[in-house]
Amino acid sequence: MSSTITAQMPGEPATTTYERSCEGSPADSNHGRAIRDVLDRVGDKWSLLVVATLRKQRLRFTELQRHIPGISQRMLTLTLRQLERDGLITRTVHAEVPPRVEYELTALGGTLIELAMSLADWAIQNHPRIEDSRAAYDHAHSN
Amino acid sequence: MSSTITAQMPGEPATTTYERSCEGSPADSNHGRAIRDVLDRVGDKWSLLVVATLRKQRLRFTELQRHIPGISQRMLTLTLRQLERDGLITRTVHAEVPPRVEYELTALGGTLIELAMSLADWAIQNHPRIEDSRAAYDHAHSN
DNA sequence: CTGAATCCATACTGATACTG
DNA sequence: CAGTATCAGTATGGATTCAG
Repeated sequence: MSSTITAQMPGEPATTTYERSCEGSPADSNHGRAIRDVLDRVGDKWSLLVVATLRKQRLRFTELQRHIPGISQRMLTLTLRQLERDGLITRTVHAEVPPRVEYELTALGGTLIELAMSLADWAIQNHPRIEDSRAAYDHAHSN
Repeated sequence: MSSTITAQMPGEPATTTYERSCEGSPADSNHGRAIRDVLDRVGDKWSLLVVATLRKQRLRFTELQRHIPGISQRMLTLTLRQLERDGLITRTVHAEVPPRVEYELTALGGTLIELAMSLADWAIQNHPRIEDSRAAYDHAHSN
């Protein structure tokens, strides 16, 4: 059952939220939803970065913030909650004072970051080509 | 030079647009920028879907629109322009009347979609786990 | 047929201030 | 320390209309 994004993928058009299932054969269920869900998580501004940062080490809130320059407290919190909800990281609160909260990658999160790494490799290797292409395009359309 | 998203990735914080380079060692250049660029393209709502649709076939504008239910004329146009600019697809206009424009994947686009496919596979295989995790999380936090 | 231009609703993100 | 709450700017996507 090796993938097939092709054309049945649309999360949803009219309804702003992706709810209705794509009416393919009853068996193929809604792969589009699955893909969209993962993309929404991977594609946002900080999730992948947080997961990558947690790849090797278990870290607490403030440590994460230091490791990820530019992230706001708010966005770090929101991102962590999402990742936790999706089962990609775990959040453990130690009953101390002052409070200590540590975040750690789950096994699921671990498999995802491996994939993401290969995407990162692709990005790094091919970015020059993309940059060149953009320059050429912009030049041709500058008029 | 196998990747390392870790912590130096931030596109940019304060400046709304990702312009300033991350001042790492002069050699490692801005991998963060590369990764962010690719993610911005891959993560948006339609790009990956368009690329996937073009994977096997060369298609014209209207055909693409039919293959991708829910996409608006505007978003199809914008998405195609971006992909063309990045060198992931080519756009060829046939001097006929009525006009015929065909879009085709480039070699670069071809390598990207292969990666995207494995991500899609991951999404399909692990989505049940994510769904379960979400249900559990929502249940635990419903109060 | 293949778009470009305009307008509008919403979603995402960041800055800031406050709390157990 | 580790958040929450509120507010505001920007970006994104869709609907509609017009054009070569």
